[in-house]
Amino acid sequence: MADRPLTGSNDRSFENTLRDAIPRPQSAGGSPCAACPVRDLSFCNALTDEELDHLNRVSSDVSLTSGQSLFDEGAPADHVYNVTTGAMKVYKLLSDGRRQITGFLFPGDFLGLATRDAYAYSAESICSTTLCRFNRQKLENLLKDFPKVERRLLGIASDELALAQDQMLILGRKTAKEKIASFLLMLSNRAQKSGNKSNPISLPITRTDMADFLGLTTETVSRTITQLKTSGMITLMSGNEVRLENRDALEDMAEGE
Amino acid sequence: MADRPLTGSNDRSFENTLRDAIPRPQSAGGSPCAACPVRDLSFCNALTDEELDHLNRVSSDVSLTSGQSLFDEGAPADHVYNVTTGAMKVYKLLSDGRRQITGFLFPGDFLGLATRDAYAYSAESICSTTLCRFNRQKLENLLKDFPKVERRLLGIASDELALAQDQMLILGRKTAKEKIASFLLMLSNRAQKSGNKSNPISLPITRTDMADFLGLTTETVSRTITQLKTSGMITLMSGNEVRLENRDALEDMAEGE
DNA sequence: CGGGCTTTTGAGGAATTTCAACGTATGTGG
DNA sequence: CCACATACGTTGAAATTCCTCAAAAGCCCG
Repeated sequence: MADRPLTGSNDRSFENTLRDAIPRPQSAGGSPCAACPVRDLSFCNALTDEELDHLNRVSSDVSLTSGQSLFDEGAPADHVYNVTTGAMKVYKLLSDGRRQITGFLFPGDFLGLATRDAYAYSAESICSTTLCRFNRQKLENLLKDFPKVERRLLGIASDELALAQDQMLILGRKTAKEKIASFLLMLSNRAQKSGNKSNPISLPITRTDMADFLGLTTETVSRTITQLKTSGMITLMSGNEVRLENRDALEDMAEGE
Repeated sequence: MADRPLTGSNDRSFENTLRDAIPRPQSAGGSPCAACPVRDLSFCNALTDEELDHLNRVSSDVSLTSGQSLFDEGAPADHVYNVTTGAMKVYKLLSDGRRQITGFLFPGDFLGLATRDAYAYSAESICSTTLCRFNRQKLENLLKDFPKVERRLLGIASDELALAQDQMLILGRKTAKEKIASFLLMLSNRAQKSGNKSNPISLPITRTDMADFLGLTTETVSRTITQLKTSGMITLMSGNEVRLENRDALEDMAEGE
């Protein structure tokens, strides 16, 4: 914990300067959005190819190396983002450095929804990541013409809300073992939903980040994973992959049965 | 804990039969919605008096006594609601009866947002409560004509999401004392936002419900409140009221400072 | 006034954290 | 190519917070 900045959670005002932001070609024969790899996963899929071009005009690309900050809690919320490749974590800090990761974001996930003019959390990449960046103001103007995007965003927000409620159940009422089991299953389900293989799951997340997501310490996470491994529920493989050996049993464990 | 139903959390299918549902007079000279006490707090305030009449046509009133269930997790999500008076709790259950309350709802709060066709949580009144009930399907049809309501709902969902993230920080990373302090402040802020007095706050919530909201046991809640009382931070008054004696100190405590 | 419910208080125990040390991987520079 | 630095992961032992079990006290309402 001592290796984390002891910065207060609300007094910072950082948004990545985004020197890497790459403006998009303007309708140079077919919007780049039309060929976006995560188009079907993200809110953009509410639009037709033609309409998509309007979106393209207010967006640019951002590249982050692993561990780079995108913005900090409290900074003016000038942009929203869509993850295209890689993965992000979003988190909140207490003044003494305690951290709660409130979510991990994968390709297609939306980032930066906020009603206030400041971000309610910080966002940082957990591996090499690219995002699609929208100017909030311009996007909002666009939304007025495309209510179906707004509807899609409402659906996304509702889904996120449901996830958040699941997470509250995990944080408030589950044991360490149940938390880890729930987490592995969540990753597996999520991989499946975005069209990746759901069983040997890739785990590009450090023990520390898992701990901060599940309300545990790294030591407890490590011990618990060892336990799961020893009892034959999972197998740790090379390349940060985890094989779920008995999905049903893991599901029972996650629900405390 | 033994006094709670040991019902699984996903296999129930209850929505209050609502014999008490009172259909609204149909534009009998001025929509009842126009005179709604929580109109300014709820999503309805996106509409003009005239437009409000459309909303009135798809809504009815529901009355609940204290402790009555409105719907259970897993039931078909046929309605959404607005709290008009009283208060509700929403929660999720584990199969062994462990419970996580994910939120308390007060007048003006919106209830039932879901993308799936089943409720993701159960809802129950914590005191005598009335709600405004909308048929989901009819409301959604209406939304197509009133995108500004959809925008308002998106704003509401975003606010709820921010609250949920605060709650995750509380559940995952705060101590018992910090949790209680955060909770009291949250109630106070909320009361203020809906135009009630923010200092001697009314606490219509049992120790058990507080515990299930904060990821603690009733005993720990009781002990911690006693501690706060003894140290002069709060005073327990008659009628379930709590006076915050030193708001600043309480805020510091809530943030772990 | 008595019964049922919620709240408080106490004592002991358990899960998890803390502190500390060691092991493992990865990359850098000599 | 190897030594070294650095980050991450594992393991152990002690400490602590919070939970569990138990009982008494307070409160509300018929």
